Amino acid sequence: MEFEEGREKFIQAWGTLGSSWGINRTMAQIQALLLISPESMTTESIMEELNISRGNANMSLRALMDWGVVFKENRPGERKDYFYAEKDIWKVAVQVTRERRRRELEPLIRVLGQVESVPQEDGEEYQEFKKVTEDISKFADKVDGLFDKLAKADEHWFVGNFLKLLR
Amino acid sequence: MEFEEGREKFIQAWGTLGSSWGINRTMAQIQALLLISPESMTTESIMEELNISRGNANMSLRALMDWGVVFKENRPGERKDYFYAEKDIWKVAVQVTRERRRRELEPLIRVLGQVESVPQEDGEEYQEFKKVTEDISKFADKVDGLFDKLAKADEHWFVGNFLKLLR
DNA sequence: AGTAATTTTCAGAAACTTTTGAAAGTTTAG
DNA sequence: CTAAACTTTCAAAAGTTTCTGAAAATTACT
Repeated sequence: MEFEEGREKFIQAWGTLGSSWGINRTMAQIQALLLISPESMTTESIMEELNISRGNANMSLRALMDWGVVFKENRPGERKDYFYAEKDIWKVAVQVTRERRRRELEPLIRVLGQVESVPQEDGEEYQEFKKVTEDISKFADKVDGLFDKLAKADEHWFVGNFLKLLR
Repeated sequence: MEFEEGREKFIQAWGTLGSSWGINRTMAQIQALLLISPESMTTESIMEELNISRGNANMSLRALMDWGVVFKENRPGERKDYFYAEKDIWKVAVQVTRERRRRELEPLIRVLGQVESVPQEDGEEYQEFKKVTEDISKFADKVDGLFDKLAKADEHWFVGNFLKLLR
């Protein structure tokens, strides 16, 4: 496989992964492009490289910055914005996980909290509802706590000790 | 909050969570409904409860069975199929994670493997590409291995010891 | 075999998401 | 202040996913 081909395959594959992770295809492709670019890039060059419109490039870049995985750089004496990606893949994973928790897990935990106030009632229907929502509540809290700890642990600890401990 | 209201809120919230987890809204709602139902349910009653078409119900139930989180039960002397959900939330999480790995992580790992064969070249572009794809490859393999171990660990071990170890 | 109950399929409709590109807005330098 | 450089917005178009409902297929009973 040639370099150019590999490059494109990687951008493509990352784009596909992204769309199943709450980051849409263009966003993920821009991220992939910035990940493998040794220099930060302008909106123009990103548009050109990926054949996307100015509007799309702008919107996706802002969303990526919002996710905290891409940053803007200002070069003194230059008007253009330059963009670069977080390249420490552990940090990217932590950041994406953090955002997903905020966007997805938290709303569920909120609803489960509200649901606790359902007054006691007789009947199997109620019993089962109570049991399942409580189980999920406990589990969600645990996962939530785990995210916190993981975000604080550093990669070395994670990949080294954790895997050993699980053996 | 009334029982009925809580019930609906829960189904709603689970549906929303589902759509960000690769399980679409209807699928997740059906799963929620089955989770809190003390008895297994027929296609008919699911359709009625959620106001969805027969086609949708049938398709979503099959997809849920495909994910391994909902099962079919055959009652002797009855023609209808009855459906019930896996209620152990730890098992559900393991199962969903396993499927997502298969559908999402594996294709990326495959591409990264192919990309390794890109012949060496001079230039920063190549260096950066190599470095990043190798980093991601290593990370993906580790996450992949972690999934395996997690699937084998049981919930008690997980919530008890693991959280303690992370302190 | 015939019939009724039930499940599956699938083409088109509806809903939702993403992308475009042109226009409006903002910033900076002279 | 003006103009050029650059960024942002937004309405409409394109693309994608999900859902419907009726027809076809399957099953199982008499």
